[in-house]
Amino acid sequence: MTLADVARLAGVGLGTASRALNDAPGVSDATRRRVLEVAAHHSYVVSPDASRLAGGATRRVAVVVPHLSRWFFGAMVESMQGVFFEAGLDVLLYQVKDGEARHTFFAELPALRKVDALVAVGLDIDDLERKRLEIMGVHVVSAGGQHAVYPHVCIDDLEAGRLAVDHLLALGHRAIAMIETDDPDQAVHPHGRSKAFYAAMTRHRVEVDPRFVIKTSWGAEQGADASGTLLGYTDPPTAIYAHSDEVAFGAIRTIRRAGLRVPEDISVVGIDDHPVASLVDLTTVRQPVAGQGEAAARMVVDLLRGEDPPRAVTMPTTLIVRRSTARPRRRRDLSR
Amino acid sequence: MTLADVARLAGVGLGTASRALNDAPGVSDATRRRVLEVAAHHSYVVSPDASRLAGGATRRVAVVVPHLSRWFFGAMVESMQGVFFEAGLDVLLYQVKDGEARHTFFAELPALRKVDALVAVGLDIDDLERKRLEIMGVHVVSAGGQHAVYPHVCIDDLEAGRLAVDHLLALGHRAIAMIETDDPDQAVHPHGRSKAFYAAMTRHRVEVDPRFVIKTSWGAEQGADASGTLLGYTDPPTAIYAHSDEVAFGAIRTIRRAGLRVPEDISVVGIDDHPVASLVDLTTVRQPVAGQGEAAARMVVDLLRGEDPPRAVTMPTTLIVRRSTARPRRRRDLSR
DNA sequence: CTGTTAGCGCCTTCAT
DNA sequence: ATGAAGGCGCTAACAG
Repeated sequence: MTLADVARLAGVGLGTASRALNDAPGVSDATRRRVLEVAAHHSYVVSPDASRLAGGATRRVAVVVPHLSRWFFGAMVESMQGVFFEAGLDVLLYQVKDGEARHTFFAELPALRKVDALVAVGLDIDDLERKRLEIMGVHVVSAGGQHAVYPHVCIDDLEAGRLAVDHLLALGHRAIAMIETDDPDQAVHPHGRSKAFYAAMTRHRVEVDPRFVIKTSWGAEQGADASGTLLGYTDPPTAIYAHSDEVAFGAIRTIRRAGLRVPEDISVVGIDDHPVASLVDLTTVRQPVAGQGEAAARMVVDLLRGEDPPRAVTMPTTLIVRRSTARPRRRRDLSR
Repeated sequence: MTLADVARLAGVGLGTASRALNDAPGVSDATRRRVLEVAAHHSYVVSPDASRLAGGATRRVAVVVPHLSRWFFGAMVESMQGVFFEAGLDVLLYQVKDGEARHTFFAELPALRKVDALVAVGLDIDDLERKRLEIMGVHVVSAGGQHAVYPHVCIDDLEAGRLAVDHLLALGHRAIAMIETDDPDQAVHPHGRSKAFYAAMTRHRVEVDPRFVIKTSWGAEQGADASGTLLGYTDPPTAIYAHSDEVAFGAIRTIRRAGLRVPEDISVVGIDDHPVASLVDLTTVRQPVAGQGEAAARMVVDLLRGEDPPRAVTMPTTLIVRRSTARPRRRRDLSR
């Protein structure tokens, strides 16, 4: 079944049929209806390939993610998919899970000539990669990461971190540890979350104990290990600030396994508001994940329509206080 | 940059260039090398659209999922993506999150003419939908669900359930509750996990208390609510068998909030081995998620190559004993 | 408002 | 082993 068939069956010419199917102007309502009816009746859909070849757009957008099994990315992609689907855009999924995949992706540009736009989810793009991307000649939007050069939607990591650390400080904690996540050559580095820590501590005139800052790669197990180190000190921190909820989950497990209680002995705060956070009563800073995905997808849709959307959208974050944080019991500052 | 350009630059004809790029026979090694070199040098890739139009395959496969923000589905898609990418196949992602989306999908078949194959992840496909799918005329494979008509890869739910319930029974539990998940009109219904419960109980000659079987939709909150009901009884169960880890997480929270302990007061077992399971020390039945995804993707690749892969693959499940299960303290059977 | 005509970039016979 | 020619299904100009 081709356009020609539909045109014949509807008793119109090729051009008219094409226009009718494409919502293009210049077709009477009656004619359009008839064409659409025939098409629907035969489950006909325009061949995107031929359409594209003849000068149209691909009606496809590439979504590039470092992970999919992590909640953040899955939720992001899920929300984008919805917007794209409504707009009649297909999504071509690409995963760049590690440095090698990343290299391959930018070297070979598998999405070349296959899409009208590309959205990078939680990915830092360096100058070299940007250069490569340019030869694709398509719109690029970043979601969950900031890029001076590309339109993007993200949260303010500085603000998110501030909310978390200020909360701890307000509760009276002074011996606060930070578990930084720093995925080498991978996803976006939320440096802001680290900066926020130092800034907040400084603002409250609390000195940062360098032993209390542990850098690790992302993951619950990593969080567990890191807090193991923290608990090993003769004077462990009274609170832990983790860059992400998953890391915080790991920290909580370690604390509990050590026979200590959260928050009585140690408070823990994360960032994200992962669905499991409410289940383990984790205090955290919520970021609107679906919201970011939708906003990014809308940006793409607008761009494709020729409108020009805001170049940057920053979504708000909120402190969600649950039961993993409380006033410190052992006021460490009293013993000084 | 088109094939013609590459051909010219390489000093060969169109046909030769095409054959060289497609690994087709009938080109001398030297010539092929030269063409490939020129192509690489100019970041040229064959236009899939034109290629397809000229009679080739789309080199695209549709992946249809009900969710992406749930770990199971994200992990599944992630693993499939890897296999497809290696095989040079692009993934077109479709989400059918609810009944309406599902209806739309099968009514409009947005993937029509866009892919060479379709893999349904965790989706039941009824006869009507199958009929619709037929008009796509492509290979269909099911992952994480059983389908008499389609090649599929899945686990044995009966076995998984048996492992979980037998574990509880072996520990001495008799007052065992089951939280069934039954997502209406949505993903695959793991009826086997329910059947396994009744079968195991019967095998051990334990009568099932109908109040102890609660049907709910999937989700941690639902699991929390369900166990709330369970705890409300004057004689609550000593163990809970949940159809999935997320549900079990909810159950654990409710139990803890009620001031009871896991496993001392109530044991909890789930199914899946969600990454968080190890963090909350949940005993569960592990299913190889990535393994299923890879197997399903390989099936598709084989099918596309004209080989015919096994029509059904069942992956093994394993009981992972952690600290959410223990012998019952209050031996309820003693009080009888 | 509608029918007609050129390609779009490529693969696939056919010759050579 | 290679070059030339036709056509895949469609859209974007054109005419009418």
